[in-house]
Formats: sequence, C-alpha cells, structure tokens
Amino acid sequence: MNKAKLLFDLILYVNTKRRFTAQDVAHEFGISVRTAHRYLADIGDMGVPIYTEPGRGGGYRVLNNRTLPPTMFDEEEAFAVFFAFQALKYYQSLPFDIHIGSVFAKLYASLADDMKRKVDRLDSVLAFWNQKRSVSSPFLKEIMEAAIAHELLSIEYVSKSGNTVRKVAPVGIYAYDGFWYMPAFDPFYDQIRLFRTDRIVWMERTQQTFTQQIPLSDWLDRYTAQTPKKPVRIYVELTQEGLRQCRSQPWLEPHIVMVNPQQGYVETVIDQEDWDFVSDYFFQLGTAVKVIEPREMVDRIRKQAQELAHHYASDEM
Amino acid sequence: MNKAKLLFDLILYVNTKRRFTAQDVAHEFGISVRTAHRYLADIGDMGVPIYTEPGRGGGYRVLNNRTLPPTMFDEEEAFAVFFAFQALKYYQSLPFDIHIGSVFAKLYASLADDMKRKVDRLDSVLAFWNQKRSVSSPFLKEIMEAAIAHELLSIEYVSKSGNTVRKVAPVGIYAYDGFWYMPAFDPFYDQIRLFRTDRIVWMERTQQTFTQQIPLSDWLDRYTAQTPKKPVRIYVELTQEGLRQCRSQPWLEPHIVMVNPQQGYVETVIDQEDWDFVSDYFFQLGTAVKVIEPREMVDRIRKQAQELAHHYASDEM
DNA sequence: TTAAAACATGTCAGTAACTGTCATGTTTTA
DNA sequence: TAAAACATGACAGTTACTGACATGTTTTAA
Repeated sequence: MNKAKLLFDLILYVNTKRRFTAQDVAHEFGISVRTAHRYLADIGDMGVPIYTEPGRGGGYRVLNNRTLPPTMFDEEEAFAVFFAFQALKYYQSLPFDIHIGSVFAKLYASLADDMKRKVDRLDSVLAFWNQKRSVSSPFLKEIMEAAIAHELLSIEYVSKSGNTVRKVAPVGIYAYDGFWYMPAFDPFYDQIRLFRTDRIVWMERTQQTFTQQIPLSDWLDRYTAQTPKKPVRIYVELTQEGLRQCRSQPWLEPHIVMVNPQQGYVETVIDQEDWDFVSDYFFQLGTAVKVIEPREMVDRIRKQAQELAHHYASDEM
Repeated sequence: MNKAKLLFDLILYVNTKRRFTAQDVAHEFGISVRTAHRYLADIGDMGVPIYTEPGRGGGYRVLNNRTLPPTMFDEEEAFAVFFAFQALKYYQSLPFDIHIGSVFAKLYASLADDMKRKVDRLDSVLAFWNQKRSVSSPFLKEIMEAAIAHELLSIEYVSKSGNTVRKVAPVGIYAYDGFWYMPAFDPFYDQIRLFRTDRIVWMERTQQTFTQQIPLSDWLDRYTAQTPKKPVRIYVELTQEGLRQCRSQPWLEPHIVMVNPQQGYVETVIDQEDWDFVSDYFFQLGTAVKVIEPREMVDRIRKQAQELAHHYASDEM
C-alpha cells in the first residue's frame, strides 16, 4: 500500500517539475537512483507521458498533455460528469476541441451494467437544447486566449451602420440562446460593449496588452442587474393574454402586478438605453397590452402601427 | 504491478455483484480465502464503500454509492470536465442534486499549479449564460424518473384557456432559453404535446406504465426538422435592416436570398401550424420587411396594424 | 440448543517482489 | 575526451505478500 502512494506522489512531482533527473527523484523521495528509474518506468507504463533525453544536460521530460494521478469517483460523481456533458451536446461551436469523448469512454467503461443503462437513458430523456444556428463562430478560441492574456484584438465587425474596424480588449465570451457573445472594452468609446462573435468577419491579435480588465462573471452580474442611468417610468395594462406573455419575459416578470386573476399591469423603471427595445416589445404584443406611460412610447407605437398599416395598405393601389 | 490490476478488477467485480462472500472472490480470482479478505479490506481502505454482514447468509455488501476503479485523466480531459461544469453553472433548477462539487475538488486538487490558474481563469472569461428565470421547476426529477420508467403522470397545467388536468406520458425534459420543457404523449389527443414545466402546478405519479415511447433526441430531431404538413409558400422582401434581423433567426436564415449586399428576400415554405407565429414575427419587424405572399398574411398584418393604431389612438379622445 | 456459514484476526513459514549496489552500455554536450 | 545523463542487467538482502491453519464472533436455520 506504500508503493502505490509513492507512485501517486511521483506523478504529482513529475507534473509539477516537468524536467528533472533520476537523481532528483532519488533525493526527493529517499530512494536509490536505480529505483528512481524503475519507478519512473512504472508510471510511464501506467500512461504518464514522460520521455527521456540521454546525455549530459538530459533527463526526464513531461509532454504537454500531463496526466493526473488516478482518481476515484463514485457513481454519482461519474453521473454528474455525464450530465454536464449533456449540456454541451447541442453547441455547434465550442472554443476548444474538448476531449469529451475520451472522458466519457473511460468513465463509461468502468460503470456497472445497470448504471450503464441509466446513462444510456440519460440521452433519451434529457437534453439541454440550444438553437443550432447555422452560423458558426471561428474566433472563439482566439478570443478566449486574448481575454486570458488581457490582449487587445483588432476586429472587423458587422453592425447596423455597416462594417467597422476597431481595437478592443475582450472581457471573455459567453454562450446565450445559441450565439456566442463577447463583451469587450472599446478604448475609443471608453466603455465595455457587447459583440456577437458570428458578426466578427475578421480578427487579428495585436501584441499590445491591456491592463485594467474585470472578470466576465462580474461583468455579467453588473450587466444583468444594472440600475438605470436615465430612468424612465413605464406603466402598461395587461389583458389575460398579455399577462401570459409578459410572464415569460425574465426582465418583466418581477414587475407584474395582478389586479385580479384576469388582469394585471406592469409598473417599473427602465433605462433610457432600453427604450427602443421595450417599445418594440410592447408593439409586438399588439392589443394584448396597452402602454399608458410614457406618452412618448404610446406615440411611437401608434406611429409605427400607422406606418405599418400604410406600408401594407399601399399595396392595394 | 500485478496486485494493482487485481485490486482494480476486484473493484469491478464488487460493483457488479454487489453481494458476495470471500469464498466467491477466492474462487473467482484463484486466491486463498485469507487473501480475499485481505484484498477486500484493502479496497475498503481505498474508499470503496463495502460493508459486511457476519453469520450464515452474510457476506460482503456494496452500498448504493458504488465506486469506480481509479481512472487516469490527462489535463485536457480534466479541462473538458471543468468546461462542461461551466455550462451548468447558470441553471437555476437542475433535475438532480448533482455532485459537481466533489468532482471538481478531486480533479482540481491534482492539477499542477499552472493548470489550476488556467482553470481559475476559465471562470473569468467563459460563461454559458441562461436567463436566470425566477420561476423554478420543482418537478424535474419526478418527470425524468417517470420518463425513464415510461410511466403516466397526472398533471395540472396552466394553458391559454385556463387550468386543465390530464394524464400524459413524458418523453423527457429539455432546457431551452432558461425554461425546462417536457414533451409528453397525451393519449387524449393521441399525439405528443409540449409542456413548459414551470406551468405545471401539480403533479402525481400514477402506477400505470405506457409502452410505446420514443427517445427524446428523436423527438427533438423530428420537432426541429419537421416537414410542413400543410405547406404555405411565403415570400418576403427585406431591407438591409430586415436582412440583419432575419439572419439571426435560425429558422429563416437558410432561406434568405441576397439580391445585392443591401437587399434580399425570403422565399420558403412553412407549415400551416406556424402561420400565426410567422405572421407575428414579420408584423413585429415593421417596415424593415415587406410580406408579399401569402396575401392572407399581408391582410392580417395590415389589420393588426390598424387595430393597434386604433387601440392607441382611442386614448386621444 | 446446536451446527453451519459467514466474517475477523492472528501466527508463521515459504515465496515472490522489491530494493540497493555494482557493473556495463549508450548518448549527448562542453 | 570526460562528464552527465539514461538504460539495463545481475545478484544478494530485505521486505511484503501469500496460503494454511487456528481461533473467535455473529447470525440463521434446523
């Protein structure tokens, strides 16, 4: 039982040092050099990817794909891994070629039969579905690397007003609703802007680094829970159908007030920046809702409705 | 090196049998009963959760949480696991209490320092974001169990037309856009219908099983790639902005035809069932698009626009 | 009550495996 | 050419493992 532990520790040692001689190992573990060779051969046989360089200045080396010491999982833990892999299944692009397959195979192989069946069924009763967009995002890996290195990127981006080229410092990337997004600091505007990675048509890494950067999670928190800078109060009456619709909107749902089971209203404060989005949303709900405040939004929706009526009415001529 | 393999095999044996005597083991592996006891004590020390029952009819037992034999991962594989866990982070409800924490701890502990740093950073540059809905779904576990067991469920469901109680046979569950959905066969309508699990207000498992059932993945494939039963041809002109919008719609994007870089049109065939949805979608895009065919859709949009204009115009009085 | 079937543990001699020491090669570099 | 590495083999001493036997305890069925 002792040799096992020694080999275990040796694997850790090997992965940490990456470059060492049999002498080092002998000294570190208090064994003879001969035995050090023997042990190193052992962990080599076990699959730790070491190789040797003979001659002066030589020694043992570890390949890039370092190996972790053997780990024991219980069934529930293995299941957690399968479960998590399920969540990646429906992504078309991922930032890395990730080695799901080999992990799956290793764990699956050592499951008892009944558990294998359970895992097989997992596939047939559970999915984390995402829109399988046909757009793919070829730059994910580069963006992540740049984000890790706090490096500036030159990108060409397709926006409403046409293509623009700019230098930005990516905060990170996140997947949402089938798309990958990149919040990135744009020094030109001196603020963090959001880019959709599939709208990036060209990208080049610069060597320039960018010091001040925040973690993605912080940004996401702030982005989702941000308080309005220029608050606008809105008040919207909801019919039963309007209620049903608005309840599906995470940003609205907390602000719904029920008058009776058939009716309700929304009263909340939004930011000036979101004005267009909110207005378009209530426009789209048609007569299932009625915006009361702000007056400007009512006017805008009416105007849009009239334009649209005209847009299609003109066909009649 | 041989004893290690034997212990390894013994763990597998133990997990498969779950109930056996030292004698069985001695016979199976060609060792003495005394040694069988010794080995079993060894794997017990290693963490395999076995216990014994003395006396006639006794023997070794394995606890529910069976242990897998030690597995060796390389760094990339460990990284794949961390990566996958990242994808689960933003889900509010999951069907199980899954043991992410312990897996994370075990793998993280045996990483080399530089790799630890890389994993730490993973969190700060990558997210799989989902709307954190405030609605939670308490029935996920039960649904999954029922789906696995091909069991009928009694549910009370909130739909457009009010609450209904019905018996359905769940195909499975899937997460999409922050909600959990349950496709389930409804014998009353003799077809598979889609339910949103947060709209299920009450649920009870029946003992009745339901034989014919398809795998969730098949259903998803069919659901997403279904061919129109009652095809309707649509033709829509797109302005530049309309193009940009429609490109973000996975169901439209493949059918966009470019006339020149500023203009394009959509020509495709949709199913009668999707008529309302499609019509509403183009309505919402306003003057950025112009539906040409079918005429009925043009009429409907015009009518809606007029109604909406009126809906808000009536305020003026 | 008793016998049988299990685990639990200890002892001990024989065997297998491991270890360290030497010895001899080979490869590379200063 | 010498030094510093790995590579491998042989061998004796040591350690650890193994199996046989013995004894004890717990449980159940006859």
